[in-house]
Amino acid sequence: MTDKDKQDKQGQNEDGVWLHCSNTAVRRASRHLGQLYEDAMGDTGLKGTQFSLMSQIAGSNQPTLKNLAEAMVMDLSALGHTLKPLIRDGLVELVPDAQDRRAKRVRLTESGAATQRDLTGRWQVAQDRFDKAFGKEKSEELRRTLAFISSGEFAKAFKRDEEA
Amino acid sequence: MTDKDKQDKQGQNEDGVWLHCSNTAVRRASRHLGQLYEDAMGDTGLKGTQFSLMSQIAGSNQPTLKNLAEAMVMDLSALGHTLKPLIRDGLVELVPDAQDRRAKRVRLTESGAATQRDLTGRWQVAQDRFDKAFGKEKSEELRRTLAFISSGEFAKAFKRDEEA
DNA sequence: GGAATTTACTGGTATATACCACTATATATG
DNA sequence: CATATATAGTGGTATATACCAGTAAATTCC
Repeated sequence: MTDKDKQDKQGQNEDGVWLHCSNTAVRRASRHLGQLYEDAMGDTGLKGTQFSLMSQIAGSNQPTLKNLAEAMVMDLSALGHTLKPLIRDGLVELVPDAQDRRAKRVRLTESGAATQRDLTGRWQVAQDRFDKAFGKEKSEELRRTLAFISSGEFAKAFKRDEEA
Repeated sequence: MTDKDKQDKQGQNEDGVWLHCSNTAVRRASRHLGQLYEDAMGDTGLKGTQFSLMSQIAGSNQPTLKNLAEAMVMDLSALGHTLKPLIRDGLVELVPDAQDRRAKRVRLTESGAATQRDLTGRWQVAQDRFDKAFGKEKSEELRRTLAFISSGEFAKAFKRDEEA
């Protein structure tokens, strides 16, 4: 019996889980990984999302909020809200751009950079566990797949519903 | 040049996006799909998540909150909070279990069931777009992959770090 | 059968995330 | 140059989601 055959007319598998929606599938996985990575990150007080964000900032060249939102595939205002606790805790700071007075650039404070480096070790443990549980090759392929789904190119293909 | 070669020492690709973390990759994709599906769902006032939840309820046999939380891979208390707007709007109701007085069973109201049926059409449009943009076969495989990552079996493998 | 433990849920608090309306600045256009 | 438009951020509100601490009901264990 194939996996497909395990699904009934309602689109549920033998455990009664609704499986047909790609969006739902990604969100479910996201909740699960959130929990698993969080566990591994432990007692640092920071969430996986915050570490992601800080790592993206660390590897970028003082991005504007707009730049950062695009890199994270995140709504600009959502990013603003998400940054607040990090700014409050002195890990991140916003500096007005010299040229464009509308823009603000995001950077880690010294403390933020140190924290990000520390957390990288913790994160690597979780990441290694993921790679071991899922297979290193398959992990890399999955990340490429997900990066494609996160891309503007995919959005364009998704929205191009003209041709049958 | 392979995709792998496009990444520098910081783990970022040519767009400056931090790509190494599987958790981050899933969350980015989840944000993107959230936006794309939401668009297609349009003006019904309901979110994709709410539709997922209602579809899971529709296909289950009056699950308890616990059952439902497990099916959604969601924290029980998070589920409780997420259900509140749906209950407030009369789409979902909770009925105490006859046998176990601790437990509450979740079901759609008539109005909720009707709404869920209506939304299924909207959802199918988004889903078809996804399948077209990504490939139907690959979509199904991706959903199976994500279901595995969402499973207890995966959690067990992830946590089993004893053996090298 | 009564105490200890486990299970199911609730409420509080905090972050994550989106959309909308608004402000300020920059750019384009006549 | 003055106005029209586009861009970058902010603040409000609503949902999404997690963890923790508490309550109440069921189960286990003397």
